[in-house]
Amino acid sequence: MYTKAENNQISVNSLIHDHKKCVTEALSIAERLCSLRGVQLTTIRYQVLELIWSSHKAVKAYELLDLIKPLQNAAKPPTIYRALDFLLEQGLIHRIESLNAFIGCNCSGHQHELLLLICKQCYEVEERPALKVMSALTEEFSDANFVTHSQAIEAHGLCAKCNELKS
Amino acid sequence: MYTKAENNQISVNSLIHDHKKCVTEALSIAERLCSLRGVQLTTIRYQVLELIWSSHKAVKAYELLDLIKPLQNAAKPPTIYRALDFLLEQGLIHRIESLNAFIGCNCSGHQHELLLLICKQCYEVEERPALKVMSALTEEFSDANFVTHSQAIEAHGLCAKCNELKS
DNA sequence: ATGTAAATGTTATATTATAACATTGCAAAC
DNA sequence: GTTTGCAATGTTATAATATAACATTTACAT
Repeated sequence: MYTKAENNQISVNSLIHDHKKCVTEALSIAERLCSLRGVQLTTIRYQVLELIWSSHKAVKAYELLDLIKPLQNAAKPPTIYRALDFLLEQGLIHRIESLNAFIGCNCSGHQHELLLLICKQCYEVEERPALKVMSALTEEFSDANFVTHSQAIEAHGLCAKCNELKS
Repeated sequence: MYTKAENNQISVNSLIHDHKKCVTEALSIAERLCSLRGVQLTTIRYQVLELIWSSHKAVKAYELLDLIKPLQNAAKPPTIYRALDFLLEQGLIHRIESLNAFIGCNCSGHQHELLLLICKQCYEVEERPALKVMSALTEEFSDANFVTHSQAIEAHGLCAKCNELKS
């Protein structure tokens, strides 16, 4: 039986993938990447990243603040926002604009042009390369003389699981 | 010569289109649509819509509050947010999630699947049908078993004019 | 060991958004 | 034509999100 805390972390995705491995990989990639880049993945930054990866649901800054307080007594809003800024800069997380929330990014070191499928029911976010969408976007940008760099695109709806449960 | 106030309204787009006509049309479409739907485009709601249409730049809620105060002395945050909620529900405006701001929507009565090109320098927003992008998205959603309704997609970059000025 | 820049601590406050309840105004039913 | 009900607005208060500004500590290059 799960403890309450563990149970809270159970996500739709965690039922169909090895989430521990998922987190371990993400964290070790982050460490490697930061080391390569000569930037510091400090304890606080690591802990915030770990907390974000504890599920595939988008997490809010003040939720992270509550979660990190047991680990970092002095934590205050700037503690979290600074760590988030760093992680965003390094491409280790995404900011979900429409939720004011954050998720881990799988794409480190790869392309960052991703489609984010955001479930408006469970707040899980799925990253998809969506190559056709991205190439159509590139073409459209060019037609519009709009200049942009790789970026994530957000789409909102119901994920497969939530949609099944509904019916 | 432009007065200062008028000059502030001058946008990149306004240099190449008849903005007055643009606004008049948007407002009359809004009136027609609301009347057809049996919903009330009240004075406050109309004024907010008009203020939003005063440029093609995304406008923030508290900016609108300042702008409407001369017209509505009693205006307070809920005054604006309620009008915005109404206009969003009726599809008369878009909310730009990444800016916490709003722009008029041209698509009333037509499809609402649009690509929004958001200039991060001047905050102008261009709506484009971007049919190829939308059909690629539909396909991707279907592959992912993701269920979604028509929605706007946001992209960030530099508009043609800002990009020219830069170089 | 020491100077420097980056990171973190700390206080305060800005910005964005909504809850909750009171009042007004308008229109349908009587 | 009044009553009644509901939508809209007024009003107060506060919640939620985010950053500014300055002090202190830490890491580490010299």
